[in-house]
Amino acid sequence: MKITQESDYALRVIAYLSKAEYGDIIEAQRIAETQAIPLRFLLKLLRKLHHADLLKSYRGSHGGFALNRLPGEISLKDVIEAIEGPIYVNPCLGNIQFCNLVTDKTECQVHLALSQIQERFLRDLARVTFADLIKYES
Amino acid sequence: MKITQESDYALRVIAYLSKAEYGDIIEAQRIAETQAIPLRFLLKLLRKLHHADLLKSYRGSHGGFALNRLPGEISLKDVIEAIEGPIYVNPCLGNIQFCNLVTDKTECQVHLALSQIQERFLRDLARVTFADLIKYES
DNA sequence: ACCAAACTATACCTTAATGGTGCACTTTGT
DNA sequence: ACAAAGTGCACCATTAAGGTATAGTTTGGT
Repeated sequence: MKITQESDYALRVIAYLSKAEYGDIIEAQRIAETQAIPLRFLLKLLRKLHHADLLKSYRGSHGGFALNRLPGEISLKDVIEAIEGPIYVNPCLGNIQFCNLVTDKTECQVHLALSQIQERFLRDLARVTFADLIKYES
Repeated sequence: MKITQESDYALRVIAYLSKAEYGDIIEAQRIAETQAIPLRFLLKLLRKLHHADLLKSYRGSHGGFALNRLPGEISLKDVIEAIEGPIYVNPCLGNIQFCNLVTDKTECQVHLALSQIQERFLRDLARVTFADLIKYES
């Protein structure tokens, strides 16, 4: 019941980029060094964020990455889901086929209780943006 | 970002026992069959619930398991934590040593934001008991 | 006293997910 | 043309999760 280390990295990457001037292009090398993330692993992670349209990527020399939206337009949920895919507290919440209930799967009480809690959790994650996150920093 | 299948099994086991008469002793075999859980795996899981004082266990012939508290006194959180240990959305919330932040770990904004969301999530999980869960069942 | 039916404990195995690397390739500025 | 960036895919190593095996203990019934 926790986010992966890769997601944690990703959150810090976006936080880091959020502190730069909007539009600034920063190369992976520099992110890797300041955030202490293995470069190759970081590149893969950055690609996921790019595919999720959270980042712009620039190839060739003087290439790098920049935010594709303002920090206030990117939530914790956006980043975690870009890395891990949709968040489901219980597998059966994604696909009822995974429900372990033997009998009538449409009336699974475990399923129902967890789904309500999950909804609130996702709303909370979606409500916090990187503008919120960085506004207390020096 | 999801609970394990073992936790899911455990929730269904407690839900199942909650529907029995309070004090009834039910053998693992029967739980395994009705809930479609491999017996050996179930026994291990039941022991965890026993060690967490959620269940009473009876050995010898006519042995089995029974709830050690009323359904209303057992929450989703109790069960999940009995199986998985304390829930931390981000590893660094359990032990700051795991914080990936390079510089001042006491001022990690990712950490702070997630910890507030986690608190609410845990409160939600702790608020739902198995009395709530089973009251809509036939 | 003995046996069978239950749980206990620990160790082990198998598979999948996670974290991380390597290599060949493409793009772009100078 | 070439070096400095990112791309894409394949691969490897470690860990965690799900599940199984084996030997032992407790208890009720004969």
